[in-house]
Amino acid sequence: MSEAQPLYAKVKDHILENIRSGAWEAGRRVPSENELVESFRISRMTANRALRELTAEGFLSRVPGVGTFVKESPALSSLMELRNIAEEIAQRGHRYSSRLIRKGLVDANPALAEEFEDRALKQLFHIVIVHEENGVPVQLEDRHVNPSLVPDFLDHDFTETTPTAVLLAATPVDELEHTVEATLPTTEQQRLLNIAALEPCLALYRRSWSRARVATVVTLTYPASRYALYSRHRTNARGTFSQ
Amino acid sequence: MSEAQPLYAKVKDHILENIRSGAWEAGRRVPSENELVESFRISRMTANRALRELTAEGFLSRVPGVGTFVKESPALSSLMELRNIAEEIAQRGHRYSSRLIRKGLVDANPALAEEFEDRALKQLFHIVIVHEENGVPVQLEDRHVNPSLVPDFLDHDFTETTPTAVLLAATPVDELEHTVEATLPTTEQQRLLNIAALEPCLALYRRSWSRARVATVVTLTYPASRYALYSRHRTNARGTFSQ
DNA sequence: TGTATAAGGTTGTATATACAGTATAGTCCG
DNA sequence: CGGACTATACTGTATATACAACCTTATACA
Repeated sequence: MSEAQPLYAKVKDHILENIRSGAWEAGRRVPSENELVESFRISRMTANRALRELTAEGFLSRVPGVGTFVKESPALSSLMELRNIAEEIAQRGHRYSSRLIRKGLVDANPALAEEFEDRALKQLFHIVIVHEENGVPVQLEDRHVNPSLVPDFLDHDFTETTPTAVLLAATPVDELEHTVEATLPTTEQQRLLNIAALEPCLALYRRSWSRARVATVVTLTYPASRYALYSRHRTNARGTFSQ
Repeated sequence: MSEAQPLYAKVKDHILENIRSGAWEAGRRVPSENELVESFRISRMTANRALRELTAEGFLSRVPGVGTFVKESPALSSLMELRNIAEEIAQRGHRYSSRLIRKGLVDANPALAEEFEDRALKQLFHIVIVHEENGVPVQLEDRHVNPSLVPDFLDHDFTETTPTAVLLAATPVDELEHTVEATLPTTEQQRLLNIAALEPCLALYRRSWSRARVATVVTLTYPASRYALYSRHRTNARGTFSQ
């Protein structure tokens, strides 16, 4: 468990742990740089880096001359939350089922290592699942999982619990990246989803981070005639222009 | 112009300047820390901070033992935020232009009145615009606007300021609804976007509310080969992403 | 020719030190 | 009592130094 980890990362983890567990509520003062120097036996620059990065990541706010504080958690834009498709379908009163197409360990190639931001990555879990609503395929899931973060991933039987549910239970999700594209299905996708060659599809590509490492990379393919992505949420009234 | 600015910020600005202007293309090598030390007459730690932060912000990628490089930035539109496509394109260092296809007042029909949640609605502003990146159409905007909320909407010349900019300046956005679908283009869309009949498109349908009333309804159509929808964000520190 | 080794450049981390700027609490003095 | 001053704590920035790990290239050797 005690992997070789930089000191500043250990400090960050310690603080994040307290924020996530709820021990430190929003607005609460966190240890000052000098207090961290004493308790962790590190130099002030190292403590400074930990607090500065957590501030840039939105977890803390700092006031010169006063201290560092836990920030109010920003309203999560709900557009593309992680939703469990099984629950989603059940919520509509329909019947959920799935077909497991592939499940195993694959060797990493340079492209995959790049996606996972880990050049040393050697092997990955890989699963392919077709999700069905009332027996009709509505989503093709092609997922790679980082074994170092979820070592027991393949132990699960994915016919009952979805991979999303397994992953959410195993690791916290710190960051999400989504890309949505329109595509025409490959012949394999046509076969698995049982659609025509000219049926456009939505391809939702998602990477999720946990503890600063990429936990899973997934491509979800939806036949346009059977699924659309939807969201509705309140905003904070200021349109985001600049970057 | 020579504001009091930290040294590391000056270095960051200098690098960003080169990236934004296009002088340094994606993949190009960026000066190493030691080279920055010499050219800026700073310490290596200061150069390190500038490069490290730009990497965290997604502009650079670093490889130990090799060097630092400008990261690829694909043509992506942020999905969940209201962003001005003109600025988005300018940010990528490309040239923005637009063609105004339609602009005027239209009578409301029952379907439109339903969308705007206002049975008494009689007339609406309607515009159609093609947005271009380096002269290539990348987005077809078909928008209706509620006159009671933005009465002077049609007074603007939309070749310079985009409708999004006008609307954001005129009214606060309290709530957003998004639906994303994959479609094949209609013949008119093929003509306006200059794409083939078999090129799939993303159709982003968006309603936005202001002061409990629907302010605008817009359908944005993107050719799949030229644009994808993108978002990346941190999740709530407490992990309340479940649905 | 092929392989092992060495050298040099690059990033990653950590420390000690220094000075500046800001906010707060307390003290002194008019 | 009130204002000015001071001490203190905290963050922000900058430097010099050190060592480790990694990668590429050149060199020496079998």
